[in-house]
Amino acid sequence: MNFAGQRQWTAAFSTEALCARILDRHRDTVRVQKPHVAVANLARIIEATLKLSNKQGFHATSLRDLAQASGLSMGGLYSYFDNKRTLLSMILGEVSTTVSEVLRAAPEGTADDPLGHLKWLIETHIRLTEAMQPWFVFAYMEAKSFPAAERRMAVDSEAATEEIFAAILRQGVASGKFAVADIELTASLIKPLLQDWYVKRAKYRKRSTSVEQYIDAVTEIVAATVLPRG
Amino acid sequence: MNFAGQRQWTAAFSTEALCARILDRHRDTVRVQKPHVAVANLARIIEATLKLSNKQGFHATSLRDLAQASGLSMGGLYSYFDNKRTLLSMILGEVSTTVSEVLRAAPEGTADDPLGHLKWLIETHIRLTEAMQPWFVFAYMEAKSFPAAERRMAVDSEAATEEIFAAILRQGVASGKFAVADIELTASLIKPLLQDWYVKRAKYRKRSTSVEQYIDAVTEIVAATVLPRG
DNA sequence: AGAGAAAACGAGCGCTCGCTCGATTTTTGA
DNA sequence: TCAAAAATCGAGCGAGCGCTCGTTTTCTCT
Repeated sequence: MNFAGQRQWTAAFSTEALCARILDRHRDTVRVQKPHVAVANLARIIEATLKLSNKQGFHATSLRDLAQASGLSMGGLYSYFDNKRTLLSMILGEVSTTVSEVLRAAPEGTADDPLGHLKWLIETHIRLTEAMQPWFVFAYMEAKSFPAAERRMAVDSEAATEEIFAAILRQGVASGKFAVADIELTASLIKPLLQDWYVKRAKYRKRSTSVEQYIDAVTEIVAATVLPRG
Repeated sequence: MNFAGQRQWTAAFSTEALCARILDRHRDTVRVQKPHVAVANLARIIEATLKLSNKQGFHATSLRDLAQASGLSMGGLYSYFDNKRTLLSMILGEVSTTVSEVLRAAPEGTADDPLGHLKWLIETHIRLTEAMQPWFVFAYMEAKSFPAAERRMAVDSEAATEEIFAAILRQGVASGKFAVADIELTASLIKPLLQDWYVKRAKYRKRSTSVEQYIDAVTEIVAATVLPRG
């Protein structure tokens, strides 16, 4: 992933691109045949869902609201999902598969450079959540009210991310480059630092904090924590 | 605040004690006259509200659920609030006044000891959220769907807490005891470290992480971040 | 051009929601 | 002791929910 060439990112994580992947995964429940029609309408539906749900919550967003905001009719919506809960897992599923795909694609040469790998992970995670901000806000905010299956999916996804961090910390400690007392607990505490960027996004926007500033600040905190003092 | 004598804390932040303060602040909307009856029933109502809302969300919790869980009737509930939204602001109001009261009561001698003050703040904040865990989970989770007035209240409360941290960082930097590049951003990032304890409480319980371990880990991260490297 | 398929439509169904209010029970005080 | 006051009750209201399905519109292909 090259952060200088941001055009690739915005294209790869556009609503259209993400909805094309959702369509692939839900071909059986989407009753509209022609892919370009299906993707276009799915994009409108999901854009409306994210917009409304992030304001008032998914549960409080009615299908009538959704129909109006997406420009489809009540019945039209039901050509794209069989019930409201399915719409929810479409979005959640896309978030969790994307995050695990992206975070596992570390560049070469990080194998014996734990600090470099750690910095790459922090930057990539924050840039990804920036590119897919409404999606991450949605997944984070609605996670508590997910039905059991989707809830487990969210918890597992979070645990997987945490384990990626824990593995790097373990490797750094083993090679003597890091000094960390409680690896699991430290790995746990990195996550909320990354999440704050999209969870409290309004605050940072108001203060005009840039992504770069935010990445630097988190990187500095993590580095100060894991590097041996002296 | 003495953490060794935890009996004082559990008494001061019991549901009954908190509901007595809520009653004071909402005497005009509670139609039941006798205080001991009003406090007892308010406690049952709010305990039920916290329990059900933290499982399924406040919006998804119906007043019929609430009536059954609290042992009152539908009509009975409405002797204690005039509408569902009022019930919400009762809880939110109690959380935000309590947190600001407690955090401002730093022990003497912290004026010229920024690191000591910082550590006290971290420990006190985490202990408070531990004592009032369901209340904080509720306030955090439901904040997004608050009506405008309550939402502003929540944002202001968060900003106030952050400013307390920022002030200490500023003082520490001024006296040369701390080295912090971006004071406001660093103060912002301390908050999510404290919040993770109650937001992801299930995770830490599963790993049997103790409050003390958690306090130590956060304290260590913050200290490593603000102290000059040397 | 026009028939058959695909897509979109939206009024209406059963249901549950927040909330009310007259009836009923419990408490109070002379 | 017993009537007035306080507290509680729960069936019932209109509104809005998720979802369906007979109908209409739009597209496709010869």
